[in-house]
Amino acid sequence: MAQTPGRSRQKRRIETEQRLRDAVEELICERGVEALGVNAVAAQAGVDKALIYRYFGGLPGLVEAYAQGADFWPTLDEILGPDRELLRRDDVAEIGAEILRRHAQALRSRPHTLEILARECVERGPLTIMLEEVRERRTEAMYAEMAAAGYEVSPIEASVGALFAAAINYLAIRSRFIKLFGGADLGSDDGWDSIISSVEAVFRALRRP
Amino acid sequence: MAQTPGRSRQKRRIETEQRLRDAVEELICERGVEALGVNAVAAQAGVDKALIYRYFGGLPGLVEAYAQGADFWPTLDEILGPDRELLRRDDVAEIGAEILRRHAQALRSRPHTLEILARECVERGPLTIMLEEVRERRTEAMYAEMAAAGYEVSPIEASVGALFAAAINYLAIRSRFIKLFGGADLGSDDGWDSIISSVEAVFRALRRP
DNA sequence: CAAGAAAGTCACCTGCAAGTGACTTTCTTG
DNA sequence: CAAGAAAGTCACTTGCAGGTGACTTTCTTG
Repeated sequence: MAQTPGRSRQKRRIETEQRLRDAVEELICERGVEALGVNAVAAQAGVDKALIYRYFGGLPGLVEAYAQGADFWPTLDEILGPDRELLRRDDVAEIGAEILRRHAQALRSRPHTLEILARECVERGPLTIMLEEVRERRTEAMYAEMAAAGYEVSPIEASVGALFAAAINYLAIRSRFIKLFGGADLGSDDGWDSIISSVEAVFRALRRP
Repeated sequence: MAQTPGRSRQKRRIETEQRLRDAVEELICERGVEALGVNAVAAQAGVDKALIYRYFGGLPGLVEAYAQGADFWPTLDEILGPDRELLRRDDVAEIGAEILRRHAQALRSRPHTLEILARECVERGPLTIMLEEVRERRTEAMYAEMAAAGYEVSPIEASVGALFAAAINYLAIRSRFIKLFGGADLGSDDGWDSIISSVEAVFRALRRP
């Protein structure tokens, strides 16, 4: 039996393509980006590798197709709340810290993003470029929202915030291999809370005249 | 002609081993850790790959031998000064910032360390383990020196310092692929100075009651 | 100086991932 | 319902990296 009949031809084609795209993410999460290969993806999808060439022109094409549809980066809703409740608080230090807390949380819940973020440290390929683009768009949108809400952020605060974001990216990446960092437990929510409370202390200190 | 005569047998053997070890670092700097392979290293050293197996038992052995001798991490002299001049200043915020500035500078001047630091984000192998160990030892020694010099660092300051160190590691790694980060030019000393001045501002703010 | 050991060379085997062309099966449509 | 096109399968080639055994050359030493 060469195939399972029952659905229309077009339906099956679409399903097969979808299974291949899904296999990409599964493989990234289970075995890392470096395991991505024509053979591995095809096996994961339970499909012949020749179809990768026929449908997507090759692995790069498939990866690109996957990247288009994946949710790599936290949305604004995820960071600011669907109704932007975060932007209605008065304590600016708290807002900054809370944004970073949610950012960390969002990263930790996306193994595939973490994997590609880590990959960014080591190479520049189609996947990492895609991640960069999405991130850039979201960051811009974020600044726009904050400006629209009337918050003024000093240059120092912006710079320090960016530094903390870099630190969080790094720690999230490293948390896959190490448990402790500077006394904080990177494997638990409590550990991350303690990191964020340091961040908040800094924002508070910067606001004092 | 099978070999160049002239030196004693033992000398030649030692030279060949040295050329292989050197080739490891050259390859890391020129083409990255992932280019490390028996064929590539042998070619880089201008030597037959069979010798890697004869002399080191294989690539892992050679890499280990290389790692033992490499200077992966800044020494205390490099960070605190040969005579510990840094520890004699009075402004604690300045000391903290200066330590981080020199740390960044030291990283940026060691392409092989940067390469392996990046690799740490993605895998845990013999090289990355070696880097971890060296770093751990140096960090401990550093704390010991500061304690001996009578500096008291609050938990918040320690935690924030660690966060900034994480940020610097990340930015140093990323500087190989991106030029700009949050308005700072990661390719120039000026860019790094502006980052460090933000760090110093934070340390200062934390010292204010 | 002769013999053996060590340095270095070379050809070859293995295994795996990428890629391709021709085959079979099944759906659609005139 | 017949014919062609599309879905899916399979066997094969290629290329490259790792690894090894046997060879040649040269140094050392009794």
